Amino acid sequence: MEKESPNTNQPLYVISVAARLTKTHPRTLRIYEEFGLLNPARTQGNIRLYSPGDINLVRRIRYLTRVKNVNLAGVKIILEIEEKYGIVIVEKEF
DNA sequence: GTTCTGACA
DNA sequence: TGTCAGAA
Repeated sequence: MEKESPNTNQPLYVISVAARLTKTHPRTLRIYEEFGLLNPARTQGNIRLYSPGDINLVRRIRYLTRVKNVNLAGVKIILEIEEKYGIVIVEKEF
């Protein structure tokens, strides 16, 4: 069969681009990473590179925080549950 | 110009 | 969350 994840894991965007794509400030993206919500790849020079999958994840986080008023701790729990049980609690409904 | 980290209002 | 400083 076909590969399910094409380039969704390809690190492509630096933080400024990722910020524009998700309408988020670079600061916020860093905070997400500090919370363990995100793990973007790094270049040799330690520059963050966000993949399309990362971008999608950021949008889901924004949906939870902005629309559902969930704080980052709550988002973390939800994402952990998704991984643990292999389910999707948060769709990209925004 | 752009990114990184830590600190702070 | 946003802004600033100092360094790379």
